[in-house]
Amino acid sequence: MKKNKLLLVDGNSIAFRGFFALYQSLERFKNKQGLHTNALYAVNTMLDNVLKDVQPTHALVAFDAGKTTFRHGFYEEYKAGRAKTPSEFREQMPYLRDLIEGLGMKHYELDNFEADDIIGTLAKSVDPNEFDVVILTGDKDLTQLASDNVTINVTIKGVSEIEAYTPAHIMEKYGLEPVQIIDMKGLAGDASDNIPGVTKIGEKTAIKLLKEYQTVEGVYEHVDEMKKSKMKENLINEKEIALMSKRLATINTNSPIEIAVSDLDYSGKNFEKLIAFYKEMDFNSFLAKLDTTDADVPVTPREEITYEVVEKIESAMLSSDMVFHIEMLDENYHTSDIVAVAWGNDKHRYVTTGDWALMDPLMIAYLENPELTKRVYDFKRLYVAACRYDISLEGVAFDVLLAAYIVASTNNSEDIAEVAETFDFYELDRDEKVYGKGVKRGIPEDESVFTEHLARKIHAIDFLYPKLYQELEERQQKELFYDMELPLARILADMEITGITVDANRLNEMKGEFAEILTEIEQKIYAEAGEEFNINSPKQLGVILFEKMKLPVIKKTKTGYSTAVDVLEKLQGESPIIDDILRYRQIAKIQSTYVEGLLKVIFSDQKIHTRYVQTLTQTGRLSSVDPNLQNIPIRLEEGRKIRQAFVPRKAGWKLFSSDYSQIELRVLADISGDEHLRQAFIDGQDIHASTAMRVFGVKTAEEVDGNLRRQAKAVNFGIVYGISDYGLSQNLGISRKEAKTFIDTYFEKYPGVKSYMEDIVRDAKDKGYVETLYHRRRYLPDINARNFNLRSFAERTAINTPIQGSAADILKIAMIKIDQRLKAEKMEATMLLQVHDELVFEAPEEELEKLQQLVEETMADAVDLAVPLRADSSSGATWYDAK
DNA sequence: TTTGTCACG
DNA sequence: ACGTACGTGACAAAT
Repeated sequence: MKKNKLLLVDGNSIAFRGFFALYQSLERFKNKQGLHTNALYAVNTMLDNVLKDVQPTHALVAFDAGKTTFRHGFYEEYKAGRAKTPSEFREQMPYLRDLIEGLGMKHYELDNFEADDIIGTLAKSVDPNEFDVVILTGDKDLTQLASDNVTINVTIKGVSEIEAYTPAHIMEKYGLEPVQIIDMKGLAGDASDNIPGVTKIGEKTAIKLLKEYQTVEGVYEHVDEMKKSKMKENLINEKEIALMSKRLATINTNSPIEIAVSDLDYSGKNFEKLIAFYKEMDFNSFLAKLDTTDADVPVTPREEITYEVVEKIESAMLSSDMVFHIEMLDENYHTSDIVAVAWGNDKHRYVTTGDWALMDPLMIAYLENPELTKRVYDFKRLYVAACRYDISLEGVAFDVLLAAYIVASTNNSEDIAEVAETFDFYELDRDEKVYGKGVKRGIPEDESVFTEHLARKIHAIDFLYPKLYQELEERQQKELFYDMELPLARILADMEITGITVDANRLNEMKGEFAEILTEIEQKIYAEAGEEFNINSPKQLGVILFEKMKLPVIKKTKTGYSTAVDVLEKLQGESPIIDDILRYRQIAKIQSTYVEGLLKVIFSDQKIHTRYVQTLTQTGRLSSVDPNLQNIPIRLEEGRKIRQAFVPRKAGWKLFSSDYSQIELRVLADISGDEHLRQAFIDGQDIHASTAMRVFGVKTAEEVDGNLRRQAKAVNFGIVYGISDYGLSQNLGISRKEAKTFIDTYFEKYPGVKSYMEDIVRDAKDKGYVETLYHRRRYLPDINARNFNLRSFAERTAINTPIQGSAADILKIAMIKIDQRLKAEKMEATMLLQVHDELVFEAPEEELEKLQQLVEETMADAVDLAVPLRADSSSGATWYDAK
């Protein structure tokens, strides 16, 4: 028989969590009456996810009733000292019940008891053979209930991430049994509930004690045997406090509740109620997404849309200032079939199915006419598609996707409907809903569904344009859009279309060589292990190394033993198998990802056509997919050989590569204004050696040996990343204390850098975002988080993003200028690849000298900083030789 | 689909 | 005491 599933939710705690998760956007979440709705919104998301996930047969949301509970009876200060709940939160609480009822769940509260006690009592009341219990809560108090049939899901960050506490997980995380969580709180206390605990004992110490003595009582039975220490004294003095703290933390699993599990049947949402609630709260996105297929309720009415399915194009249909769109169902626009072409404005919309429109002379003339402006969604995609029909798409004046990326509206998806929803436009379905996904993806059987969807896309793009334009204007990002991203899109499209020629024979040669090496190492590893196993499986490898061979466990992952490089390197002396595994891993990676991977994506023109994703990264960098040509090996010689397969497209041509020297540190010198860093670049010094001299107090450059320079280099990297002593210590394999000394000295010697970091973090906390030199923004919602990790991460991001992002901006500007100059000079040389600080070209040998001068000069002069920019270049018969 | 690992700047 | 370097994408195995 299938087991029942009981879902129990701590209503107060998840509402509170939700409120703070969306606190940053508090003012964005308001309904028409001015009621704040962020907590309701968050709770809806959380409950919706958990309902979908758990598929409960029974469900209840429990609430705390009133201010006092039985716990106050023996400890008045329980939960005292809490900040007053914000009024923006309190005003939402009454509506929470409506939401819960709409979702079809029961709710319950009980005087004198907390939600925890209700949940605990119900969880213990069911027969473990009949029920699996899932608890959803915002704090860890309930984890003490974990058992074979009870799992506690604790929300960790945002609204979608949860951590599941099972007995096994608790054992792994704390080394304790679930019931010992209570003892841990008895000793360590819990600041959020004002449970005192024993002075100077925190979680770590408590766990240590409990591992030895199991319970608080056990600790006191043996307290006399302990060595004399401050801790022992505290334990003895505060025995009463410890015992009371334990009592406070203990969930009452025998509360006098008046309901039973049999009252909690869950049979899906109450659509009528839920729709009314969503409407009242203006939750249009939830309304639009509501899957009412299995419910007999009215769907939200859609506005009618007028359009014409066209069989023959007439010139009256094509005019300036229209929206234009080409529909392709596959992500990869180099190969995807074109299934429709549509265009129009707010008065007329035209849809054609198939690709015939792209062969129509009137249409071609329209598309190629730069005077007739078009607005589009994803210019690069359309440009490449049009190019496949030998059409040069001109006159594109606006790209909604690019604009949405720039205004950082968090949503810059491939799907127009998703972007539209962030601007409260719900008149368009998601592609996935219309076309399906995976193997079932295709044009809908009902042709009118298909054509209407396209007409609605035209409508959506038309609707989004003025909104985005206004946003760009308000944020002073029009230059970033019109002078950087939009012109760049076309250059990237040209690079993608051109492609880079790959010597498949060379790759096949390597494939044979690597295959032989792999078989050899494989046999050696099997011999050393004493059995055959899958070396590629971290799980199987972990068993061999740490169980069979009993090697010391350095690090664990959430699922088992870590076998990552840094772990294996620490084990190198222990057994010869380690070296073989490292080498096997290295070769296997090259073989599968680069040799076999690249062979798979060579087109019939002998070229690889990657796609640059222009609207993905949080910093403004590009990314490259299908395949990724921005991570071709270079650091180790064996992998580097892959680059021998990248060749020019014609005999007598060469590959040419030019890369910025230390662009991120130069950007840092500019924006921090640190005089020492700036002077070092102005003087043309070796920057890592220069850092070494200052930080390690070395007088002359001659005294900087390789090791000092290496350490200085790591410090410089760390600075750019938003340094931490731990990170630097890991990187250099030194102690945390030593790392801290390095950092302190660095800040002493480069005070301008130090104040930049302080200023930018303060600025971010103030404004909620940081900017690059060219006004690219990144929002940092966690910058004021109470959670240390979230906040620290946001602080490092605040430091790093202006540096990494400005460097990305600069290379984009350089690309645009180089493109212009290559055209002006009518050169044959062609830009092929961009790798963050490097550009790769192919060119006839005779052009190389001129190309070098042109590229280096343009890169150096791309922008004007307080320090000089420098580009170094080289050329050769293959990418490998252009080093 | 998620996780662990590893390639790049 | 917390638990980390910043930004990506692809592969194989496990789920």
